[in-house]
Amino acid sequence: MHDLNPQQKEALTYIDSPLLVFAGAGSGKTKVIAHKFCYLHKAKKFSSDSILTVTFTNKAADEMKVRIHQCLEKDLNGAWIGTFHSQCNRILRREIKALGYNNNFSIYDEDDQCNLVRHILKEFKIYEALYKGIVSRISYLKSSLIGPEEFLATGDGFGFDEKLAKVYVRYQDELIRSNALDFDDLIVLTVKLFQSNPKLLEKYQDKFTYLLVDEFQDTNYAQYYLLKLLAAARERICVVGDDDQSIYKFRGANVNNILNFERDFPEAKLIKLEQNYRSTQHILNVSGSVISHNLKRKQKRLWTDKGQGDKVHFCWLNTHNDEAKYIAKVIKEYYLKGIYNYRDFAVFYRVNIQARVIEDALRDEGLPYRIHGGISFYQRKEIKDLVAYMRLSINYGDNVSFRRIINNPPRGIGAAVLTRIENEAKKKSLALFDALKSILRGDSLANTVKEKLADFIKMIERFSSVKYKSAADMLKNILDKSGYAESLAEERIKNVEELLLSAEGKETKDFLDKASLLTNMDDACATDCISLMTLHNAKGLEFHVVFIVGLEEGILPYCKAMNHEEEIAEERRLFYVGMTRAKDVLWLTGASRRKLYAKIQHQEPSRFLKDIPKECCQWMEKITNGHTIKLPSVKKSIKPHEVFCLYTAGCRVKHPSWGIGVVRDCYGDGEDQKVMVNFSNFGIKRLAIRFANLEKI
DNA sequence: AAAACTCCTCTTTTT
DNA sequence: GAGGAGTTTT
Repeated sequence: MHDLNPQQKEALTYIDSPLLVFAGAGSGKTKVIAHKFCYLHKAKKFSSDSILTVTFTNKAADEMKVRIHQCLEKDLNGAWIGTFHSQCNRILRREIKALGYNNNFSIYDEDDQCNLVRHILKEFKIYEALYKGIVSRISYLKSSLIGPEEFLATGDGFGFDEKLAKVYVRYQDELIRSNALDFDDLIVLTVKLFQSNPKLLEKYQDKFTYLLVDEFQDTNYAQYYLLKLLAAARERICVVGDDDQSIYKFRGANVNNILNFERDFPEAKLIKLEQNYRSTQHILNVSGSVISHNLKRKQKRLWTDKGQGDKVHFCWLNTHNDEAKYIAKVIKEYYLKGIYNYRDFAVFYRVNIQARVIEDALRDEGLPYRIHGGISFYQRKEIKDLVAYMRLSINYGDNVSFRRIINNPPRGIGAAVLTRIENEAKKKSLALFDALKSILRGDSLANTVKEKLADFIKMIERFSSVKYKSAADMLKNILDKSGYAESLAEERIKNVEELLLSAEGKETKDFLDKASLLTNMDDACATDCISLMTLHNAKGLEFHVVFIVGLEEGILPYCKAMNHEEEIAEERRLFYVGMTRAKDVLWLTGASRRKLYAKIQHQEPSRFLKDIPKECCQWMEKITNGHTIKLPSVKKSIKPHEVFCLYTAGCRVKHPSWGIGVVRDCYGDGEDQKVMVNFSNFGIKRLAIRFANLEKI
C-alpha cells in the first residue's frame, strides 16, 4: 500500500459501489488491479476463488497471476483470473449441457470459422472470396448478441443482406451440428446460459462476490452484457480502462461501454489515475496534445515527476529506404553511447509490410532485432492439423476438423468420395464421421476405397479410445500412426517438437483448450534484441527509446481508415498508444516517397503532426552522406545498463525436484538475486538463485 | 498426387 | 512483388 499514490489507494480500497477507474497510459493500472485483488482477499476476507478477474490477453492474465501471487504468496489454483474467453470456457465446460451441447465441444478459431464459411459459400454458390467480410460481420452480429433468428427478424428492413442472413443461419447450424463453439459463442452462450437459467445465474452471482475487469475499453457489447448480468445482484464491480487506448473497434470493441458506464451504474464512483510513471513530460505533452483532438473522450491530464526529458525528435526523409537507414544509424549511435541495451529500443509501424525495409537496414548495420507478432504458433498449419486430429478424436461431430484431416496426409480419399460423404451426412443428418461409417455399411463403393476409409475410421477410434498419460502421449501416438510426420518439412518438424514439449504432462482436454484459446505463444525473448512490431502489438509494453515510422497520410492514418471521423479517431488513438510507450526518447519519422505493393507513392506528412506543440519537438536534419548523426545529449534521468542477470524472462530452466520451468521475472542483485519461475507441474515458485541449484537449458 | 499455371489480394488482429 | 489458393495438366 505504501508505494501507491492517493488515487491508486482509493481505487484499491473503494468497494461501496461500482467503480470506474480511468487509468491513463503508464499510470500503474495492472498494479492497482493486482493489489485490489490482494486487498479484497486479505483485508476484506473475500476468498480467492470468489473474485472474478478478467483480462483480454493471456499474457495480461499471466502477468496478473504473477503479480497477485507475489503479494499473496499462496496458491492461486482455484482462482478465477483469466481472459473473458477462458473464464467463459471454464463455466461452459461445466454447465453447457443445460443448453443442449455436449461439454466436449470443440473451440473454433478464426481460421476454422473461415474454412466453415467458405464451405458454406461454395455450397450456396455465393462468390467465395467474400468469406472474410462475412466472417467478420457474423462475428460482429454475435458480439452484439444478435443471433441468426434475431437477424432474420430484422429482415424486412431496407438494405437487409439476405445472403448474409442465409449464411449466418447455416453457419450457426453447422456449429451446433459439429458440437463446436467459435470464440464469440464462448461469450454469447454464457450469456444465453444465464438468461435461460436464472438459477444458474444466481449461483454464479453468489459465487463471484467481486468482479475486476481490465482493459474495459476493449469490451464488446456481449462481454459487457455478461458483466452486467453477473454484477446485477450486488453491483460489486470495478472496471479499469482508458478510452484513449481503445484500438480494437474493428474487432467489435465498443468504447461506449466505458463512456456509458456511469449511465448504466448510476451509483458508480469514478477515479482517474493521472500520474504517469513511464514517460517524461515532453512525451506526455506531445501525446496528450495529439489525443486531445479526439472529441468523444473523457478529459484527463497526465503528469509526471520524471522531468522534462528530451524533446520529441522528428525527421522527414526522402524515401522509405532512407527512413529505415536513418533509424538504424540512430539506434547504433545511442547504443554505442552505452546507455541502452538493444532491448530498450522499439520500432513501431502501422502495417506489417513496413517491417521489411527496417529489417534490412538493421541487418546492414549489424543490429540484432526481433519481430513481434506475425503468424502465431497455434495458427501454423502443422499445429492446426495435429490439433484437428485430437479434436476429432475427442469430438466425432467436429466436421471442420474432419474435413481438414480426412485426406491429410494424402490417403487416396479425393473430392469425389468426400462429396459422397457430405451427401450422406446431409441426407441422414449425421456428422461427417458417422456418415462415413454409414456409407461403409452399404456397398456403393469400390473395395479399395472402402479399405482406406475403414482404416481412417479405425485410426481415429483408436486415438480416442487409448488412455493417455498426457496430451504429449496422444500427440506422439497420432504422429506415429497417422503418417502425418513423414509429410513434414524440416522447419515444420521443429514446431511439432515444440508442440510436444508444451503438451508434456498436460491433460488432453486442458491442452486442447489451451491450444484453442492461447493463440500466440509469446516467447519472451531472452536475447538482447531491438523490437519491431505494429502499433497494435505495442499496447501494454514500454521501451526506453521508441521510433514510430511512416507518419504520412495514408499510412498513419491508414488509407483504408480515413473515411469516417470515427476511424480517424481510432487511428489517432493508435498513434497515441505508440507514443505513450516511450519512457525516455521518442522519435517520429516519415518519408516523401514510399514503395507500397510495387508502386511508388508520394506521401504527405500525417495530419496528426499538426497537433504537436512545436516547443516540445526537435526537428532533425536529414542524414548527410558519411556524417554521423549528432544526437541530442541524453539526460541523466536515464538509468545505466541493467544489472546483468543470467536468467531473463522467457528462458527455460531445470530444477532438481520441480523439473523444467520458464523464468517469469528476475529481480534483486548480487547474492540476493531471485527468480520467479513457472514450472509446468508445480506452478509459480520464487527462488533465490544462490540456493536453488538451477540449470539453464 | 505432384507440378504448373492462373488468379487474387494486399490493415490492424487481444481470443 | 509475393504469397496463397484454386484449377488444370501431367
